[in-house]
Formats: sequence, C-alpha cells, structure tokens
Amino acid sequence: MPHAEMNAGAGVTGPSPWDQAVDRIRAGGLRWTPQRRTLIEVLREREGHVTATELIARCRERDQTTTPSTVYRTLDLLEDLGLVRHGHGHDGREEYHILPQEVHGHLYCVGCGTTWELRPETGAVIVEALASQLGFSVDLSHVTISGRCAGCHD
Amino acid sequence: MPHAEMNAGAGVTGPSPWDQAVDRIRAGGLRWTPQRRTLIEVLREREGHVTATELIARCRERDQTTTPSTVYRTLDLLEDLGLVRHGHGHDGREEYHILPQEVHGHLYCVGCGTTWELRPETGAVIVEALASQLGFSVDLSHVTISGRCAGCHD
DNA sequence: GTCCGGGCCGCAATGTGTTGCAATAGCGAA
DNA sequence: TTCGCTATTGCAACACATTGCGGCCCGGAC
Repeated sequence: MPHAEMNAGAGVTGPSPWDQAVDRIRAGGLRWTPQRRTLIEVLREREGHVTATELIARCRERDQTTTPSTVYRTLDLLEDLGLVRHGHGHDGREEYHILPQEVHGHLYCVGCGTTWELRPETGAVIVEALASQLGFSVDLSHVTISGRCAGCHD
Repeated sequence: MPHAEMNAGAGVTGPSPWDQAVDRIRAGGLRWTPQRRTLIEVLREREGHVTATELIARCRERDQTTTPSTVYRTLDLLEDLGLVRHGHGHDGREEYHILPQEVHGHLYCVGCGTTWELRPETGAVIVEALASQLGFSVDLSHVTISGRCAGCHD
C-alpha cells in the first residue's frame, strides 16, 4: 500500500523536518499517537505564527475529541525537539512559531494590529547591544516588541 | 482631626503622585471609593513591578471583600492617569510598573528568573535601530526581552 | 439633612493556560 | 500473538484575565 509520506522528497535541500518527527519522537522512547499525528498534520499545513487556540480549533476539525491539555503538552514536546517555538504575543497570549529556520523576534503594531518578523540584521543590533553592554544573551524567539509601524504614526 | 496624608511632603521635589490621585480621579467626574483607596495604599508601599495577582492578594489582606474585577478595573483607570503601566512578563502574565518615571523595557533571565529594568541608554539603541531601519517606533514599556544574564551562562 | 443620578461594585460566566490523577493504549519483548 | 511496562490521554479542577449586568452608594444639588 503506497503511502505518499513515505517517500517525501528527501532532496538535496533536505526532507521536511516533519518527516523526521516520528523518528525523533520514538528515538526518545516517546510514543507516536493519533493525537500527535493530528497536531503535526495541522502544523505542516501552516507556517509562520499560530495561536494555541487556533491550533486547538484546527485539530478539533479533524478530531472532535481533541482536548486542549493534550495539544499544549504535545506542543511542549515539539518545542523540545525544536520543531516549534513559543512566545507571547502583544496581549500575552501564547503564540507558536512553526519551524523556526532561524531565530527571530517579532514586531507588533498597536495601530494596525499587524505582526512582523524582525529581520535578522535588525535583531542582531539588539542582541549585540545587550551582550556588549550587559553581558546579557538575548533569546530573540521570545521577544515581541510593541510600537507603531511606519504607516501608523497617528 | 489631624491626618498625616493631608500635608504629605510637597517639597521641592514634588509631592508623591499618589497624593494627587484623589483629585485627578475626581476631576474626571470619577469617584473616590474605599476599594480604590485600598489599592492605592497598596501601590504606594511598593515600587518597581508587581503582578496583578500579587496586588489582589495584598488588597485582600486589607479588605477581605476585594474582588479581582474591581482591582483590574481600577488598574485600568490608574493607567489612564499614568500612575501605572502594564506589560506582559516573560510568561505572558500581566505585570504592572508602578509610577514609571521614565519608560523602560525589561530583561528576564530564564536562568535565574530575575527581571531587570532596561537602562535608558540601552533601550535607546533598540529604539533607534528599529526607527532608522524600519520606521518603527517602539513602545518600550511593553517590551520584555528573555535571555540569560551574565551570571547564568550555563 | 435628604434626594437623586450615574459611576462603581460584586457576582457570575467566559476564555485561555496549567496541572493532578486514574485509565488507556503504544510498542518492545517473550 | 500476547504480555507488561509506562508514556500519554482525557477529565476535572484550578489559576488568571476579562466582561456583562443588576443593584448599590458616592457626592453634588437643594
């Protein structure tokens, strides 16, 4: 029985990290469950940022019996594997960054409500400033900076 | 009947902003209530950062009947008056900054759990970087940056 | 001193995130 | 294939934050 996922394009650029998820999970003596499968299916269809609430809703579309606690715990697990990262949006709600190819911070505009990713070179300025002045090593992935974007100056 | 608060040291450095709170509130047609009095008494004993939860607990020490909703609404009111500012801590919980003399961001160390205020000159670097590169004007008061402090590098 | 209007309080309900616990079920071993 | 260990689930309860609403009481008017 052919199964599309079994030969997921393992090209020169590398296979989708999600394809390794099953093995990575099992490698730690952890288990591959339907609930985890559902969440990962949802995640691989999306990119960028998602709120926990949205993920729960999408999982429930596929599996009515999805419970929040399971989703949160699975997300914790995936974060340990580096497949997602969580941060807090401008209002303090949990936000998950899917497949962070590179660690980045976020900007939130209180004017238009948009969220942008912080460009690496801009983030670097912040990281370096704090490192040199205070010896503080920033974890950019957890940073959301509020303010007003260029188009929203009152 | 002498009342200590009536002549609170209005010296050259200016009276405590809290002393003006009553008038500021009344000036807007708003009311001076026992609940608001309790919260302000709690606030004036503290400085720096407090979580909403802690404030509620301290209010309850003085007044068993304190309810969360009242505290949150009073804090909103005080924020309008500029007496407090709220932000989100590293874990997304509400944190209130008492009497922000100057707007400042925060650093949180995931190693030791300490929170520091961001020195103005360091904050300025961040503000300027984002302003010049992206035209984004940062509201530092709402920023909490996570990472590891100098003493916690694994 | 009393009245009256509207701001405010406390309750209750909702949404979001977290945790303890008993029962379930994945998966390696026999 | 069956067994057994234990990771994981789902429930329930809790914690924090927020909001709507009926009734209360602050404070100015008389």
